[in-house]
Amino acid sequence: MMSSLATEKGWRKGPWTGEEDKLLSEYVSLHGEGRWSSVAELTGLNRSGKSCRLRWVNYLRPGLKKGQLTPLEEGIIIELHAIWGNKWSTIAKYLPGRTDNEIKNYWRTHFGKREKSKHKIERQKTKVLKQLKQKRQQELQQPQEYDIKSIMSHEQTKTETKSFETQNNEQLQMGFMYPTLEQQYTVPSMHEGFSSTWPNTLAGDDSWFSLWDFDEPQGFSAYVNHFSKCAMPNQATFGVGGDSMQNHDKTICFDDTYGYLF
DNA sequence: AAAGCTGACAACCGCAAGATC
DNA sequence: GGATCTTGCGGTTGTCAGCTT
Repeated sequence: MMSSLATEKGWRKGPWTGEEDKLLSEYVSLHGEGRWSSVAELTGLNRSGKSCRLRWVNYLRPGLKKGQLTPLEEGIIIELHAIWGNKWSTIAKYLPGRTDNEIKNYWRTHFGKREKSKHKIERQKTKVLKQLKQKRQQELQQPQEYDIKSIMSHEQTKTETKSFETQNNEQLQMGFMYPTLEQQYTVPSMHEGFSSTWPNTLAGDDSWFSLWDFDEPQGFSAYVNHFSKCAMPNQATFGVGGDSMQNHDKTICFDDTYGYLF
């Protein structure tokens, strides 16, 4: 097994060097992700496959965001943790560029310490969510941040959204329905578990953001894009499911009462 | 200035599930 | 069908920089 092998081989441990990173990156660019156990053999790296995988996933993989989590991301983590608990990898799927390890570390640092009282933790969560709400209010007071094209696009889609809301009011009360018939997946936990606080502030640097994943039993994907240019801070265009993104643009509204209305 | 504390982050470990032989 | 291997996940620990006393 791996552990006994590791002992036999005497794998190197501890911080990775630049040279090791380079070797690993070269391996992945040549062979792709996976087959981690053969990395040592093919590159000369004295690291276990497990260690290589971890280094790649958490540090070297392209597209990873570095630096502090944004208030938006913090809000998402709080909301998703309320639903899934310590399912870090699941939560990470909804935070593009962030790893489960990063999220786990964040949670542990801010909320996970046993010595922290429940009251303190709740206060901290409230603080994060409050910051999000304040940000939204600031954005509402600065409509000039949003370009006219987007406002027009918003007006165009407003009617569509409204009619959908009326037609599907019953379903919306139960959960979140996908706009097309064949894809009307209900996400029961979303309505109940998500406060609508965090998406209201999605006007940051993110050009897109995946909300829910269709492949997941818990929900579906709504690839929300153009956040920085959406007509109102609480609304954005979105496409659905992978490559069909461009073909299914709709407007998603983040509503204080119902959550997300399509 | 030095010691202690804390937060952030990287990395390791054990375990479990799935894949392969 | 069972043994072995590989991969992924969550928990935990180690390290270091910045802050406080």
